[in-house]
Order: sequence, then C-alpha cells, then structure tokens
Amino acid sequence: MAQRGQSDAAGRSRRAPAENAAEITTPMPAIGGNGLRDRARAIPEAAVARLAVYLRVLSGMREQGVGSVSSEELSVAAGVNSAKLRKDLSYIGSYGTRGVGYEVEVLVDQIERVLGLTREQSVAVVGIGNLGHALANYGGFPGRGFPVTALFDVDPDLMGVPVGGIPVAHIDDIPSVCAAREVTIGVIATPPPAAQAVCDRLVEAGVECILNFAPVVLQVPETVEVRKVDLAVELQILSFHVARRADHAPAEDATPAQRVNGVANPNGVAVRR
Amino acid sequence: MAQRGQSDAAGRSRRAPAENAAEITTPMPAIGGNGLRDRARAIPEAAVARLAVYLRVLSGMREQGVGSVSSEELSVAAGVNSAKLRKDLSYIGSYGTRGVGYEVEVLVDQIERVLGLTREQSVAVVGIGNLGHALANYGGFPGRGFPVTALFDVDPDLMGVPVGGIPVAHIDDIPSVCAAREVTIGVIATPPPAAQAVCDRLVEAGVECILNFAPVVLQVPETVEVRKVDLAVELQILSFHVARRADHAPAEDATPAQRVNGVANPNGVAVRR
DNA sequence: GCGACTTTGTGCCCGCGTTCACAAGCAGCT
DNA sequence: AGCTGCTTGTGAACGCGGGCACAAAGTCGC
Repeated sequence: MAQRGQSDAAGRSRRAPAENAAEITTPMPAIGGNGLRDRARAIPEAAVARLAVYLRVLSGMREQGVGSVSSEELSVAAGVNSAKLRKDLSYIGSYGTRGVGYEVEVLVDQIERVLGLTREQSVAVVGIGNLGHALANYGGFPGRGFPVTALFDVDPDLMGVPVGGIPVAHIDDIPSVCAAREVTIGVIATPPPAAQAVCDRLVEAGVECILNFAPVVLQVPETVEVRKVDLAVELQILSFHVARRADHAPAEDATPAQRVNGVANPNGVAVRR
Repeated sequence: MAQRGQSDAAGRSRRAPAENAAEITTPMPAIGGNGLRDRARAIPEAAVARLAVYLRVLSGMREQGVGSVSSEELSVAAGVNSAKLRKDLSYIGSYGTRGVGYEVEVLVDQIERVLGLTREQSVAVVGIGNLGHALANYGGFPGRGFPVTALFDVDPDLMGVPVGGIPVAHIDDIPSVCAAREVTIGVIATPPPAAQAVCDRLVEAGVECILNFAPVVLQVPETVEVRKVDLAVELQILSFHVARRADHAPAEDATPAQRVNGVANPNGVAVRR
C-alpha cells in the first residue's frame, strides 16, 4: 500500500522532518490543548491505514455479535502481528482490559472517532466513466459510509443523469456545488490530461483532500493532501516481482502450490522471501 | 503536463549490458549468476514504485522529443527529491553521464527491463462489475500495456459477452483458461464475499501475483504476492487528515488557497506541513 | 483475600529507507 | 593539456516503523 502505496506502499508515509521529530515517546507537554490533537497528530500514516483495516474487521465482528476480542485474535483476522496491532491501538488510547482483551463496540467507536468518521465526510467524484460509476456506487461499505454527494463530468450526455442516485453536474460547477454541499474529499477519476485542471478547480472550491486515480503527478498547494491510486504502477510492481522470480528461480515450483497460508501483507507490500 | 501516449508500439530491443551488472560497491559474490538477479532482488519496494512513475514521465518526455534529462529536471517532474531519484536509478545501474544527465531512451529501456515489461504480462480480471469494466478497458496506457487476456464472472448474463474485446468466462474456468493463456497477474474486483474463493482458484491456476480490490484480507501461500488497493481505506485515511486539521486549526485558512505549488508526493502520501 | 494466569501497553533495539553532502568523472572551453 | 563547471553516484548519518520481550494490571479460582 497497497499501498504505496497503495499504501505502501505501501511503502508509505513521509512528513516534514522538522516537527514530528518529537512524537511518540516524548511526553510532549501538550502545550495548549486537549492532548487529543497532539496524539492524533502523532499517529504514523502506516498505522492509520491499518486502523482502517481493523475497523472493518471489527465491524464485521460486531455484526456477528462478538462482544470482545483479544489482540491475538484481531491481529490474525487483520493479517498483522499482534504486537504491531497493540501498538497501533495504543496510539488512540488505552481501551483494553489486561487479561481480557478489547470490547469490540468500544474499539469501533474509538477508531471511528480518530479517523474522523463521526462527522460524515462529503465526497465528490469527478469523471464519470467506468471507474467513476464504480466509485459513485461504492457508497455503502462496512461501518459508516462516505456519502458521495456530488458527481461531475464534461460529457453533455451525462448532465443531470442520476448515477447512484446523484445527478451529474458539469465540472465548471465544481466550485459552487462543492461549496454548497460542503465537500471535504474530492476523487479524481478523469483521463490524465484533465486531471490537473480538475484538481485546480477542486482546490479552488476549498477541497483539501484529494484521492487521485489519474496517472499524473498533481501540483497542489502545500495545504492540500493528495493520495494517489495508480493502477499502472501497481501492475508494474507486480510485473517486477514476476520478472524477479522468473530470473531468480528459472526452474523450481513446478509443484502445485500447496496451501501454506501465509498472510497477506496489510500494506500491500510484497512478501519477500 | 500533458502526456497520454497511446500506441507507441515501437519494438525496442533490450539487452542487459552484462558488464556493469555486478560491480559497483556490493562485494556480494554473485554466486552462480549474472548478478542482475541479485541486484533486482535488492531494489527496495518503494523504489520500484517510484521507478514506475519515472518510467511514465520519461515516456512522455520521449514522445515530446526530449533527448536527455538531468536528475533535477526529472525529479521535479516526478515529484520527488533529486537525491532520491538518483539513488533509485543507481539501483538499476549507472546509465548517466556526469556533468550532463541521462539519455531518455536509455533510461526508458532500462527501467522497462528491470520492471519486467519486456516480456508482456498477461492479466486476468475477475469480477466484471463497474470496476471490472474499468480495468478491462485499461489496456493501453503510457508505455507498453498490460494486455488483459481473460475476464471472469459468475453472472450468467455476462457469459461470452465481450468486454473490451474479450469474452467473459465463468470463474469455474479460471484454472484452465489462465493456464492456457499463461496469465501471470490476476486482478480481483469481485464483491468481498467472493474474493477468497476467487483468489484460491487463481492460485490453483498458478497465478503468483494478485492485485486485490476487494476489502478483504486474503489468505495465500507464501509463494504468492498480493497487493491490495482499498478504496475505503484510502478515503478513511483522507478523512483522518480532514479531522486532524479540523481539530488542530479550527479557524485558520480562511484565505483562498493561493497556489504555492508544492509537489504531490509520489508515494501517495500527503504533504504535511 | 491471595495467588496464578492471561493479556495489555510499551521501552528498547534493529534494520530499512530517506536525506545530506561530497568525491568522482565527464564535457567544453581556453 | 589543463582548468572550470556541472551532474552523477554513493558513503554515511539519521529517523521512522516494526518486532521482541517484559513489566504492569486486571481477572478468575480457590
């Protein structure tokens, strides 16, 4: 992560070296605040990504009537090691009871709080092609959803046509519509050439968080955060691994892949062997 | 920044300059081989992701007739710092001339070689919903494409229907079809409940690299590499940032976001200030 | 009420990836 | 040739995130 993304690609996370210098372990006197701000600020990006995964797993558990869960159980369900899971949870506070585990309900609430899911985010999708359609219909997923409240495109045939219940507007209306509906997250699913222009309009509309599916490096003001999902890059990374193992072990696993059941890496980063 | 290369099917030849392969710094005995294997193995995942980005930028430059480029130019175009770019390029060999820069053509070829793009990868997409459609039509993107050669779903109405030129087959046929078409990369775009079963079938068919769009933690053998793209997680990470800055600076940027033009982070990670 | 057991929370270490800064090397001019 | 200026390639330091292992803390049973 992904990545790195995804995220992470995987590989992920970077920040200005100056200020985070003193996070985590440092007591940090919580200068003028409730401390939650400073805490929220200190959570590493990678941990945030995993928290989102934990949230999904926990939501599933809650629906199945599971009342409490240990870090061990949760960690295998989420595909991470239990120490990392506990550390991640410790970033948001101490909500477990030693010797017992965590209460599912509590954990769900707290993670939602930290991820800012208590106030519903309003999402705008720009570019209503196949991908845009998919995103517009993505509305309800486990836990609270991100309501898609605005759709934009340039195709005249699409204007006013409802997709997933929301009529499509012209991208020229981005500023007014986004302001009116208090859009906080913009999703760019346009062809590459249009991406920067669309991005500029979103920024102009006051959107400060953007998820970009177009394979373009967006230029944005420092105040705006961009996350990128790049299909081509993902495929190329996989291609790299295909090539690497082809080079590296020209003739081995002719054996029909027995189920060893390793665990998929949460960051979308490949297991290196 | 306009690029958008569709067809650039110039058959280029590749050939690894065997000499420079194993030298440089690492002693690394290069046990039984050309050393390229060891090198390829040593490239960090994060660097691979960036190389893919460089490749796209370079392809665009080549189409515009740019002959050579310095690390500085390329780094700003790709949105990374120049030192990192040079280090990334150094992983694949020394193809620059000091005092001058890099030859675009050479760099493109070498990156393609390392990413394994010289042998075309065959991709299968499972789950032909909106997202599946989008992926099936994704075939041609800058540089060489990944040919999608197989599509699968369970919907009887879709059987045999061509999408993006390829008829949809039933997921029960995954093993046979994938084997026949030598699929090396599988893409899962199914609803969550079906993902694990589909994954198992792909693995059974010998696919060792999987790109998973379903919000599920897949269980796979150790030999299989999984990358995950999780829309919900991406949105939640952005939501986290919205919440964080809302908490942290309740009343500041009333100013209409002036164009400072920071540069989007290549890892998809937000620029934090 | 006390001891034993279980599980959390975290201090510490380690390795990877990023960044800095500089030496090495090439081109072009005098 | 030799000097100058520029850019690459990389050694070395740094900082973050991951993992281990243990102390703290609470529960359960007797």
